[in-house]
Amino acid sequence: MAKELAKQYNPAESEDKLYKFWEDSGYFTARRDEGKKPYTIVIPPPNITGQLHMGHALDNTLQDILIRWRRMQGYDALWLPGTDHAAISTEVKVVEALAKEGIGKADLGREKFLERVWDWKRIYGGRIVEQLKKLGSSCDWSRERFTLDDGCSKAVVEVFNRLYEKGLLYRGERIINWCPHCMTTLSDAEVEYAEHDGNFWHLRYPLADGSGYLELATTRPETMLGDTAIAVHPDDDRYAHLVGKTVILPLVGREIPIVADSYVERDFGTGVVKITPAHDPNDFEVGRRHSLPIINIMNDDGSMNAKAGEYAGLDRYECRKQIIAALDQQGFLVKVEPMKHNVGAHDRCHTVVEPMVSLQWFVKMEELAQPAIDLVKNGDTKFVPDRFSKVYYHWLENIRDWCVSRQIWWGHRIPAWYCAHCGEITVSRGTPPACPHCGSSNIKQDEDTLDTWFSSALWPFSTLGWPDNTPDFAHYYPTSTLVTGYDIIFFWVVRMMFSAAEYTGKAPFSTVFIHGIIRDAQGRKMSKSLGNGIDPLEEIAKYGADALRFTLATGNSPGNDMRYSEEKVSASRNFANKLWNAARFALMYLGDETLPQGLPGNLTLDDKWILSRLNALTREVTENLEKFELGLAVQKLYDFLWDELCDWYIELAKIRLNAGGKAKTDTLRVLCHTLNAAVRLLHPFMPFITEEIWQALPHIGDTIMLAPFPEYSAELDFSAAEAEMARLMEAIRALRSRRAEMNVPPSKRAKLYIQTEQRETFTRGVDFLQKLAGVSDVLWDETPPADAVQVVTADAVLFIPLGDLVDLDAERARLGKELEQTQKLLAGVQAKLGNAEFSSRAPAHIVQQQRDTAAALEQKISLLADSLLNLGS
RNA sequence: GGACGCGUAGCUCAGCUGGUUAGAGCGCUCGCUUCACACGCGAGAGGUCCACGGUUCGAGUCCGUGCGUGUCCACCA
Repeated sequence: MAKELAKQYNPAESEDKLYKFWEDSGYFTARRDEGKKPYTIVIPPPNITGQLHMGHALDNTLQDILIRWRRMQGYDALWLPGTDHAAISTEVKVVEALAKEGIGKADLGREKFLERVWDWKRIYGGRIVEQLKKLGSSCDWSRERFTLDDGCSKAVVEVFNRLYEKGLLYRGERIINWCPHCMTTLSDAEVEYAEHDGNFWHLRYPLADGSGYLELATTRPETMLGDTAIAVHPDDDRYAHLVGKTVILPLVGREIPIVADSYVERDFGTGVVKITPAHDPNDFEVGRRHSLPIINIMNDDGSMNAKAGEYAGLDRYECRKQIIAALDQQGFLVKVEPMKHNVGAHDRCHTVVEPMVSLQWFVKMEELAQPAIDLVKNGDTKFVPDRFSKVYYHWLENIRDWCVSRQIWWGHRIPAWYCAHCGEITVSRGTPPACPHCGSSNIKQDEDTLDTWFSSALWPFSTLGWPDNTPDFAHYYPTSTLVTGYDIIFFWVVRMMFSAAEYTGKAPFSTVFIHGIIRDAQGRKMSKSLGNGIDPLEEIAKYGADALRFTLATGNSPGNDMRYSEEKVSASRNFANKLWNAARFALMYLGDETLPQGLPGNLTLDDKWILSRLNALTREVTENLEKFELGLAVQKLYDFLWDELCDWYIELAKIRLNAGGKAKTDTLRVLCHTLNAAVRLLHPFMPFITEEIWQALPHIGDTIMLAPFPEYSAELDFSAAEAEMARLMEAIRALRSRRAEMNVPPSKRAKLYIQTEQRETFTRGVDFLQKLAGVSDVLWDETPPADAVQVVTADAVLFIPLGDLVDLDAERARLGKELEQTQKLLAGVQAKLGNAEFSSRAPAHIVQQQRDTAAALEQKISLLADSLLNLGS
């Protein structure tokens, strides 16, 4: 039965309907078919707080392209979806929501608060999943996971225990990044540095023996309250005599030592540094080397604590002001120098981070890093593009211990218990009934939770069932491709790599396919604060998911950023519409006719040509996909469908389609075959419209999703036909060009006189010339009228008598110019051929190619010269 | 301070391992109510491929230097 298709493709009508059809039919579900090769992708789990943005749209489009392609190729393709609990982000959101009700976190208490977060998750956590569906993502929703679900939690507890047992997890007092707003620790990766205008305050500290002052400079004067030493470089002659002496800390009156440490740069500032071990990572190290006391002067909210004396209770910045004023007043402030310096801020809330000494849990990284480095070095995992391996190595080679404890409630609670009686720590897989060290029942679980990335690090295997050896884990792990942006290599990729190496002994995925970020039309990062973000859902509503996906795939060169502009999406929508109309065209002629299977026995020139082109396209698209060159693949599909199929083949096919009979049926068979294959090639990129078209065309099967991806076939390589068509196309283009140049009305048809040595080809192309080049009759070997327009191609001279439209002088000028240009080209080629070095050193086929070019140019020149001669002068 | 990316038509960008007369989309110009599509058709204009040097028979493509631009890492208080 023929289907009626609307004149314009309407994505809104198709998309939800088709997605439901796919989902209800179970096409997304991986069957765990042991007879098939698995191809697995785990989704980078979006935050439950998230709304789909362009970054997600790109990331998931790329994954869907890969998974749909492999599924069609016959792989047992699994795309495992899920979401991330997003510890801090979610907690902050819920706290904010509660604040609007006038409720504080502490008012509720831990349990009640967590209930509220779960409620929140139930309402909003599924939002992003629904949005992913709008994109067409063919995820296996039956396997959907959540980083805080039972299975993932079990994996987290298991890993925590294993690390602890191996001595790779420890609790200790270290300097950490503290967010005074979120009131929790942060890992190094969560701190963003930005340059700020600040001041360099030069202070002087009096020597205790009253012999003078020592001048130093600082950007954070309030930290002086926690100073426990002054440091100079050991080889600095200016201060050598002072090492071992003491100074009196201004305002505080504490006597602190002057130490020598090579950390100090002699040339920077005055060469003297105040040492505040509790509030600066470098000072902390200096403090350790010199056994200095550590004085923490701040509360968790960034205000000053009791150690700050009279400044206690002040916010850190207010304290800074007052300290400066007091120092100035008492003569300790020497000068203020404006200075730009980098300030670290929390990447979520942008609050300036405070380095602080704190008792936290850390993962010891040194031992874990090397196996992860090796996995890439030995090729188990490769980055696409490769340059990102360098970034990866650099990070791992310089990695510091990972602070994993967080002072928030939403997350995996640390499975460690402290005994009030004996003080021992117990790390356990389940809640211990009593302290295993002393038997006391007075034990209490750690209040803290784990960094959200601790669970994400296990994602590729925890979601498949690890630590249990489930059938899914056995079959689908290790996964195949991880698709992600370069911005989270450190957060996530690195951590999955060392985790997988440690616990599964394997690389978690064989390829990390890295993409860039989507910027706005001006090249700026899309961000909430700039308000320049574009909502993918709005774009989908306007242009369709296929158009958006096509746009994102087209502009994408691996690892590079991409500018987004609505014009591009509109161009993609136009392409979808073009394809739609090509299908409509075929269906219009097909009517109720049932075509015989396969291709007709005798193929015409244009048939062979389009089939050969399709065959080449199939090979190239597959190769591009294998190399993750999705942008190239999609560009080729575009060119084939629009230029070759629509602009040429369909136009030519009209001749035979309108002739009716067997010619019509045969042509339809080729056209439908080509369209069918082309939409299958395009399906991974534009899933909806291709399904719609495939269903309407003659097809075998229930869904294009499971139809075979086309394969290259040597029998469909018709290079001779391609060469012949190229000649005819050149002639047609040249004729059209000439007519347009002379403003010949398209309705005016003209006779065509042909002089050529390729008579066979041009005989086969008579219909084409008539159809596409405004030719009425073709005359061979006849003398054209003297006033005919002449069109010269590499193979032929074509004459079109156009009567009074022809201006002989203009014709002579034009031909003369063309002759000149052709001679110039020939000169270039001949120079190359004349070079003995070239003919002896260049590969034979390149030399031959140049010879062929020269021959063709020579022929054209002689034809042009003859034409000019005929025109007289 | 270190690492990396980018610099190709007015704009946005392709151009894989060096080898046709350097391409596309948008924009621009001219023509077209051609029986799939005006979200269209046909024809055009428009480029010293950032600069200089090198390797090579041959460089947009490889190497070096410089300029411009962007990102990441480090963090001298």
